[in-house]
Amino acid sequence: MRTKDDEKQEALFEATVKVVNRMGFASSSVSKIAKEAGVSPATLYTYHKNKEDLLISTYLNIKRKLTDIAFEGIDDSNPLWDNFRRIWFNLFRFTVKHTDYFQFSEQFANSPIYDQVNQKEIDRMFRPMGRLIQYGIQQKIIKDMDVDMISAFVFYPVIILSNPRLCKNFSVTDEQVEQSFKMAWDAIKL
Amino acid sequence: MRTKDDEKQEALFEATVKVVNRMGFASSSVSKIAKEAGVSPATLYTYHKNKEDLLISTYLNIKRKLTDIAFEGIDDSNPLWDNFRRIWFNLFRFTVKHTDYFQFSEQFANSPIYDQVNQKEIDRMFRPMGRLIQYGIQQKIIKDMDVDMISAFVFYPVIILSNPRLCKNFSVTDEQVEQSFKMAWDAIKL
Amino acid sequence: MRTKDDEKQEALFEATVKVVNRMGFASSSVSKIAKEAGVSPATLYTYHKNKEDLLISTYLNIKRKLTDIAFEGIDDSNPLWDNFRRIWFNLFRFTVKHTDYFQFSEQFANSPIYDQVNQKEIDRMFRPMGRLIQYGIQQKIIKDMDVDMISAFVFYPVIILSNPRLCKNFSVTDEQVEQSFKMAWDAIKL
Amino acid sequence: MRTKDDEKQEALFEATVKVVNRMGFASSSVSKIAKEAGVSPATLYTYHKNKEDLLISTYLNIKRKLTDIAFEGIDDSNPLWDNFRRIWFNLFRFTVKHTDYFQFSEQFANSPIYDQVNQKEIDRMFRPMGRLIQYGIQQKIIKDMDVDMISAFVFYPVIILSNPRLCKNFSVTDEQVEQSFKMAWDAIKL
DNA sequence: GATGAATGAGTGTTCATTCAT
DNA sequence: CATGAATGAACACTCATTCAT
Repeated sequence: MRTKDDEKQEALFEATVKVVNRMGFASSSVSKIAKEAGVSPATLYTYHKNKEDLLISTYLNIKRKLTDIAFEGIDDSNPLWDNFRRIWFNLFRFTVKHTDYFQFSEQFANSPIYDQVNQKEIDRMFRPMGRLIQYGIQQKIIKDMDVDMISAFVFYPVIILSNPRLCKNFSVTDEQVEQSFKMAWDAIKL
Repeated sequence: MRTKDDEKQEALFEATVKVVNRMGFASSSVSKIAKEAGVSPATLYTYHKNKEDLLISTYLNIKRKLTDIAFEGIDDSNPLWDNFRRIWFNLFRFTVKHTDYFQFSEQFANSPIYDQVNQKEIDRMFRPMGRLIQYGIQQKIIKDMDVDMISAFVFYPVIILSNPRLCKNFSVTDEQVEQSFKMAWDAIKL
Repeated sequence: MRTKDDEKQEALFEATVKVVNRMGFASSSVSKIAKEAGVSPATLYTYHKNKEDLLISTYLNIKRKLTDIAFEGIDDSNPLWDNFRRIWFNLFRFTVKHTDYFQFSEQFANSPIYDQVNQKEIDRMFRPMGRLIQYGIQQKIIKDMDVDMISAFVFYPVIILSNPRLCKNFSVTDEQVEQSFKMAWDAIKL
Repeated sequence: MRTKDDEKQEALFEATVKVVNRMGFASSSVSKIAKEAGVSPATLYTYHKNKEDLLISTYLNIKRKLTDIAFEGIDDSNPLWDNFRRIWFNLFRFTVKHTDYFQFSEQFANSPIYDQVNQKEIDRMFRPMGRLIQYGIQQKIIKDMDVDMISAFVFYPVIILSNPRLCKNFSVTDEQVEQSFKMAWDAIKL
């Protein structure tokens, strides 16, 4: 008996991202993705129940990679601002490096399939962020607001800025990035 | 492809938004849209060259409605903050009222078809905003940054917050909206 | 606008019967049926909602043709035996002439799709037979039994005998047919 | 294709019957049957050359079980009627007890694969019945007719009556069964 | 101008079967 | 001997678009 191949699994994830970005959500077909991954369409179905499952898994895979990196180097004994800044730059670096992941994610998150994603799993991944925010609010360092607003004003802009399709003028110079961070911090600081 | 009947034209736009939001970009078909609009698929083709054209037109239609409303009541003799605040609230009210338009727009803008949109036309629609920003920068009221960054930190958050799929917790109370505006202003003010 | 074509509809029925008999229920595909009927598989779907609908319609079509012929020449003023004999011979002639219809029907009726056939419609078609039976029972000419038993002992044998796959030896000579009728009658007469 | 494990072999037969009855011939797949039998699809192929072979074997298996039981208790020294009645009731009891076997058999026998069944083997199984008939004809107890007619008027009705899909009204009470037997006997007796 | 019928090309998915382990 | 992974070929069905009316 042959055994399932982790490389194939990963190839499928990468192929999904690539094809969705190249052709768009609407024109991405299972067979195109399979071809891109170098497997037969039928094989794809031994790794994923159906197309939806493939898309959702790919999305979660990205989120996991993102959160794995986002909270690297965070130390609760550091000042809030330091931790916050570190997370923000971690994210920024990741989104810039993997613009393809986020073009995929945006297309995915705006489609109705997104409703089927297990939100609890997402929430769990971002828990460290939640704790940080709450601590900042308690300490009266940042404004008292809910997590959605933080996302909207701090992290979504990162995604937008690093999307070359949407922000054709924005260039990732140190200066621009520092200014962006300042804007994010100004938005939430008390 | 002659536009004979404006009512049918508008019905097609509305149907497109409705179907895309209900089924997602991937599952939206010309015949479903035609049926939703109450016309034959063949008729649709007398109004639009093809499916792409229909989607792009629908997107531009939304952007036009948006910008028509955004700059209502703006008077260059008012203080910058007043004008800025008015635009922001105009937009907020519009996005909340027409969440369907923006779910469509987001799906559209993240797909490769978006590249075929005539950016100059979009830029022209948002020109008044550009002028306002430039004036604010000149007067040292707001930070010196390009338009992309304004969009990212001021207007995108509006779209995100008013998207019920993404922000399940955000509630549109006066207080929350005021706070959101404050965050937007804090982000850009010098 | 083109109009739906009754000839195509009929061609689809005939093709369905032919293909199912040639390949068997299990190997009959929509595309084979469409090709046999000389239309595109896509066209088939303007005439039938799906494969199931095509099969059920074909079955009902056969039953309708059968019952249209079965009760030809029946006159309530004739003796029961005469009417009964006429119906039996009508059926026999029809089944022998259209063995393909009944090979299809048997495959169909033994598959689970059969459960979805509207039994009331079938019952309605065979109502004249029901009345005849009831009259015969009342007049103490035939045994008192339910319709299922009549079917099983009188009409099913007709189908079996005229199925060349099952009855390789039975030859349709006048003598054999007369003897078969006698057996059917002996089975039910009091 | 070696028969190692008789239990697995029998499990495959039962699984085949079960799956074919549940899903119909058209939707029965090798892997579903394998799963139902609790083995891998690959294993199935060590017991049967291919799908066809599995189906044919299953059919023959049923026929063998049927004929093993049908002629139980037959004694050539008993009167013909006694033997005939005993066989008929043996069959009736078996078909009622194993309706699933006969739903399978009917689907099978009406499909073109049936043509590949070795008829000689079937004939051999039913030889005792043939001898009985011939004796009855010689003795002028039953009508002079070929075996197909006997099958059609005596044994097929049994299958039909005990098929709950086809005979929804027929109830297996002693009285109904006796009457059915009488009909069968009346059909063939001189 | 408006329509529903028509279709080649494509969709997502399952199939019977083989193969490496 | 037994297995689940692998696959080319086929499946039922829908697509965007055209065409005859």
